[in-house]
Amino acid sequence: MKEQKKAPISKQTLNRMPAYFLYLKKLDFQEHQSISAAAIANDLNLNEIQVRKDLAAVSSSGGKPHKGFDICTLIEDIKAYLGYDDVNNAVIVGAGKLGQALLCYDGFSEYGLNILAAFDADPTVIHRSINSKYVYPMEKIPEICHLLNIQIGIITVPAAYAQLVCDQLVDSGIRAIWNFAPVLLNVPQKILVQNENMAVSLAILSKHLAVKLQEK
Amino acid sequence: MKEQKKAPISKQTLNRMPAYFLYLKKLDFQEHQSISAAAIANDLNLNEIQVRKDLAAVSSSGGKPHKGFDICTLIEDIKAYLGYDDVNNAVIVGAGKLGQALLCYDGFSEYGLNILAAFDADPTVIHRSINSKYVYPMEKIPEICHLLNIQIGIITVPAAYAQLVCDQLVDSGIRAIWNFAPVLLNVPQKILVQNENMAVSLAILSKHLAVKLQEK
DNA sequence: TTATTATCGATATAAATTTATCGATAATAA
DNA sequence: TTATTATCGATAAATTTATATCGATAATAA
Repeated sequence: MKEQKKAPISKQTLNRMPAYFLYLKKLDFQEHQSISAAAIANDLNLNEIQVRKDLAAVSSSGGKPHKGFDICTLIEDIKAYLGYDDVNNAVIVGAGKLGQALLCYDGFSEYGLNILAAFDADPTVIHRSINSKYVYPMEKIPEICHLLNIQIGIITVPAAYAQLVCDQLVDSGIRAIWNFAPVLLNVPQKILVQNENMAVSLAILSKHLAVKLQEK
Repeated sequence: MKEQKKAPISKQTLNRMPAYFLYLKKLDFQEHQSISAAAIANDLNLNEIQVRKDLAAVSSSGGKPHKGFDICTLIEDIKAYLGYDDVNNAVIVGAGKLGQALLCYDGFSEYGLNILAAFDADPTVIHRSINSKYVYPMEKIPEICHLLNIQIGIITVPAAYAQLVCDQLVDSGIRAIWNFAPVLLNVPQKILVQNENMAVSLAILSKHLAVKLQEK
C-alpha cells in the first residue's frame, strides 16, 4: 500500500514543462545521455534550483549525483505528466488562414492533439479537404462532434462569431475549448477554456520594448 | 517637482492588462459610463481586490466611491501603459499559412503593431501582396528593415530555419522578436524575444482536461 | 440635512513561488 | 582504497503575488 503520491505541481511549474520538453527532445537527437539541472538552467535562462525542483516534481527516477537526469526517461516522464500520451480528439471551427495554419501543422500529434475535421460557413472552403482533414459546413457541428467523440473544440473564427460557435460546440458535447478569438467566452462551469491570446504576448513585447527604448 | 512615480507593475498584473482592455472596450460600446472593480472581477472571474489593485496601478485618476472607474479614461490609461499608443513597425518572416494569417489580421494596429512587409523563400509567394503587404525575397531583409526603420521581427518560418532568420533580423537592426517557431532562439542580450508558444497552452489545456476527465 | 450604502485605497495577512543553504551520494581521480 | 567533485534533494529564507480587513468618501435615500 504505498501509492507514492507526489505533491500537486504548481501552475508555474506546469507552465515551464513544455519548454523543458522541447529542450530535451532537441538534446535527445544529439550525443548526450543525461544532463544536469544546472546545464538546463543555463540554456533556458532559468534558476538552477528551480529547474531541479520542477524536474523532481515529474521525474519518476530522480537525478543522479555527478550525472544528472537521464534524458530519455525525463522526456517520457514529462510526456506522461502533461498527458501528451493520451489522445485528444479535436475539431477546428473556422477554416480561414489561421484555421488552415493549424490544420496544416502536423506537430500537434506530438502533444496528443488529434485534429479530425474542420467547419466553416464560407461555401468556397467547405466540402473539400485541407491536409486530409475535411471541412464541413457549420450545421454539421453537432453530428460530427458526437460521431467522432470530440473533446476539444478549437475556435478560429472572427471575434464576432466566437460566442455563437462556442455555444454550438458546448451543445455538441465538447469538454474543452482552445480559443484563438480575442474575446472572453461565456461557458458553463464544467467546460474548460484556454485562451490563446496574442494580445497578451503583444502587450508584453510592446511594454518591454518601450521600456528598453527609453533606457537607451 | 512632483513627478509622481508609480510603483513598477508586477508581471502578473501586466499579464492581466490585455484582458481588462478587451473587456472594457466591449463595455464601452454599451450604455455604461463607469464600472466598479467588483463588477469587472465578477465578469472576468477574478478577485475583486486584485482587480482594484491592478487598476490602481495604471489608472491616472483613480476610481470614485459609489461609482467605480470611468471606462473611457481607464481604456486610455491601459493603452498608454501598455504602449498601444506607440507605433511599432514590424515585418513578418515566413509567409506560409500562419504568416498569412497574421498578415491578414488587421486588428494588430489596435495594439500599435504595424506590419509593413513580409519575407519568404518560396518563389511562388514572393513578389506579390497579401492584404496590401508586399512579400519580398529573403535577401531583402537587411535593406527593407533599415529602410523602414523596423523594430519588431515576427518569425513564422519552420523551426529548422528560425535561428537563421533570427540572426538575419538581428543583423538588420531589429530590437525585438515575436517568435512563433517552437524553438529557443539565441540572441544577444539587448534583443527582446517573446515566444508565442502554442505548445504551452496546449499542455495546460491537455493537463487540465485530463484532470477533469479523471474527476468525473 | 443626516443616514445609508457602494465603492475605493491603504495597510495587513496569507499563500504561492523563487532562491539560498547545506548535508548526502555516486562518479571520477589520486 | 581514499579524496575530490559534481550533482542531487531536503529544508529554510526571501520574494512575489493574492486575499482580507477596515477606515474614508462620494452618491443616493430618508
